[in-house]
Amino acid sequence: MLKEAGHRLTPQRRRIVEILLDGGEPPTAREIYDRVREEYPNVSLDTVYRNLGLLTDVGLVHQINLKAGERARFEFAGSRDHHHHLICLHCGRFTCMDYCPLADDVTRQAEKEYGFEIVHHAFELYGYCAECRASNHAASESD
Amino acid sequence: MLKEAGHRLTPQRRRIVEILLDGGEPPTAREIYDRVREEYPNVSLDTVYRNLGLLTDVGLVHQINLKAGERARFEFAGSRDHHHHLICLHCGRFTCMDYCPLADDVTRQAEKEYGFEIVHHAFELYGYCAECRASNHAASESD
DNA sequence: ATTGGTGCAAAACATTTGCATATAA
DNA sequence: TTATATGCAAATGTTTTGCACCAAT
Repeated sequence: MLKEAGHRLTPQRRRIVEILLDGGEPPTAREIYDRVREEYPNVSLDTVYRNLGLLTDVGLVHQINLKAGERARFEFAGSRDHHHHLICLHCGRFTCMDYCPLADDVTRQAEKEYGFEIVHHAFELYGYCAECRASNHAASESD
Repeated sequence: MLKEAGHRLTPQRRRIVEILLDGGEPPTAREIYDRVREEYPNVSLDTVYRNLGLLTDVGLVHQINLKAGERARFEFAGSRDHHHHLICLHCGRFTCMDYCPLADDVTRQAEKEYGFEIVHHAFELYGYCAECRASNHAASESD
């Protein structure tokens, strides 16, 4: 698929894709960099960024943007239907969630009421996951 | 209200609040800085950041985070009920939107299905505003 | 052999922090 | 007076870019 778009499959690039396919929480560029470096000690961080950009452009990867200042996270796009995330404020873990709030009537209303044509959207829920709540890290805690 | 929390009302701080009360699109820290500088040429950017942080902590201001790498925007919180934004991909303008997708049943489902306690959420719609569509900057355009 | 990719270094940016001074209360 | 704010400067951290070399096709 990359080749069709005129791109090459370098070892570093392959490794980045593998890491993204790994599941788990969507990693940051730096986390990916650290893991790639285990196998290719000479990779540079900018290579990781360039590849993430490329993969995102091609549509293989989704970039997840949380608070400004925090780093972007990257998720493999091919393997899963459209979804959103629950993000734990204590442990930072991501949970995928199938619910999508963008129902047809919302789209229609945005169109009718604001003349706005929706292209895409962002939706994340922040709170405390089951594990952290069990360990007493609930919202009511001072932590 | 600031004073109650043990804070002072300096001219710079007052000006920042005035700018935020101005309405219009939520400005970035730099935009606020530029406007404050018209009146107080010696303000420093970090003073703006510190005040925005303070105002956010006190709850007077909301920080809006779009894509990572893009700068944060700040909106006065006091004057308006909970709401979200439509963001134009062409002109970048923000439109406030009263619709909130976080219905009780979503909250309940997150709790029941994922054991997740929701604290807050992010929701933004991206697309093309009425004006830009009228000027032929719709989603179908190459632009 | 081409042309895209890599690594290095350095640049851009946004945001934060340390510190001495100034000022609102 | 005195604790809080400010301004300056410098640090941090993420992401981007220029460039010469390298390697996948």
